[in-house]
Amino acid sequence: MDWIYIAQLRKHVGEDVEVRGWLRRKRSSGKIHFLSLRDGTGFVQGIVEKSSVPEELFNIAKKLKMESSIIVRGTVKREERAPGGVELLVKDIEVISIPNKEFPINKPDHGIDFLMDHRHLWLRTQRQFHILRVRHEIIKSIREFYNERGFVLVDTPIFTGSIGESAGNLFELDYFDYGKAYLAQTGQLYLEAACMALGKVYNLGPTFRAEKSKTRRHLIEFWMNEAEVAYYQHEDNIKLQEELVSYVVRKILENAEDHLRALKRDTKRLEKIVPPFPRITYTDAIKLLQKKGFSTSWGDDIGGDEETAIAEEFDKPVVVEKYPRKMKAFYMQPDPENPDVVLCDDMLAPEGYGEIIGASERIWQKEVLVERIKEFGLDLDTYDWYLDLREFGTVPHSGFGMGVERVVAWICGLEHVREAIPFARTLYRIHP
RNA sequence: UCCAGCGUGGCUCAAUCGGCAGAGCGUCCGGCUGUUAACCGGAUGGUUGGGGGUUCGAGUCCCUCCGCUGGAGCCA
Repeated sequence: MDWIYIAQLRKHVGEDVEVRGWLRRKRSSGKIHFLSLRDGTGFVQGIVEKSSVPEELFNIAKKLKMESSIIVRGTVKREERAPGGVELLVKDIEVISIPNKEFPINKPDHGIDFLMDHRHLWLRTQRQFHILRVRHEIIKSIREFYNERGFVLVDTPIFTGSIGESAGNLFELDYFDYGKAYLAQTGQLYLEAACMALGKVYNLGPTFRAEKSKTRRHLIEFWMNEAEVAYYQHEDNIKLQEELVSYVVRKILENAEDHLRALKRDTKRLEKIVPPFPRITYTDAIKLLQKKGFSTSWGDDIGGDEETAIAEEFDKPVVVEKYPRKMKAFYMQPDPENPDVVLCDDMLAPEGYGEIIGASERIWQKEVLVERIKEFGLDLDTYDWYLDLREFGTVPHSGFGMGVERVVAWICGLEHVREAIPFARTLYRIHP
């Protein structure tokens, strides 16, 4: 008898198969047991009828508890009433293990503190299964997007020196007797180096921010995809971002629509995500906010509520570009038409999911960069290799970073990014 | 770090003005041949987050500590 994964059962109607998995729930009548089974690929119901199986098998089924690990053998039967279209008429159950304790997650309305404490078991529930499958598809499609376009994967280091956007938010650790090392909060500077060697490059990996942020959009450890392209300027950069985001959404609709439906995501809203995306300058965004009753003025940050207010004007992600120079990082290229703003953009996801991309054209002239480093009060010496990139064969280049969990949260319609990653590191929570 | 809220059986919550600590779910036992958060009957289950105080009497009021949640700042 062949071992078949539940996701493939529809191709085996009428056959006797073996399913290796777990019992996620059991409902019983006096003479029939309904075994809700999962095996990591999907869910199926096993039927054990007293009148058609040996008494011993019926009694084994009776003793099974939630999250018993079992190998079930039986006949695949088409069944219109079943959610997946098929059921398993059980002929044999091989018990691997029956827990002694009751499974703690046994109803739909546990509190978030309890669930996070039991994340290692929470992962087994249907909702988390669907979310993590979508996350997998999203990451897969991000890689596909770049690979199809001739980008080269460049893995940037996680241990770094102190350079980056802002040294205050870095996790610090001892690097033997060498001094301090820091966990990367971006791989951008390394990608800038790599794009001068390989043209079009990207990375995808974990980043760390030592910010005491406690909101639905923040994790301490989160995954970021960054891209950097030599000779790309502001417009090329925005176009690449639009293509990436719409590609990912399209691929998820193609490959993971079942999961989105199971998560009760309104996929109609995702079907609208095709380029071009609406654009607004920072300056116009401030005017829009003022018209909507915010007291924000030019030079102020655009906070969470303001982001949501801007995003709700559009049914696609909106590109907010050309922020004031003083608000943004030192390496961003000033706009030749208005040196008070820089050639950067943030992409805000619809439905209040906030910033999913931060991007800019980078300063490529050495003198300008040196000037900006000084202006920001940064230590020129720590930027020695970064300045080298402007010494040897410097060219205009641009790039961006996309927060994977925020994209997952948006596409899945989650209320909080902590469900968008297998084991979330949030403020003060590192176990399990 | 700051602001706000919450902490009561395994879980989610209730408890009137300060006056006998309760319900639903889970679990266990019994019943039921089509259940999808099954249903019906019964049983089990408590140092009300810790410490201190006020009071004849505190889950409830006060102080303090701890934990959690959301938000601000900052960011993807």
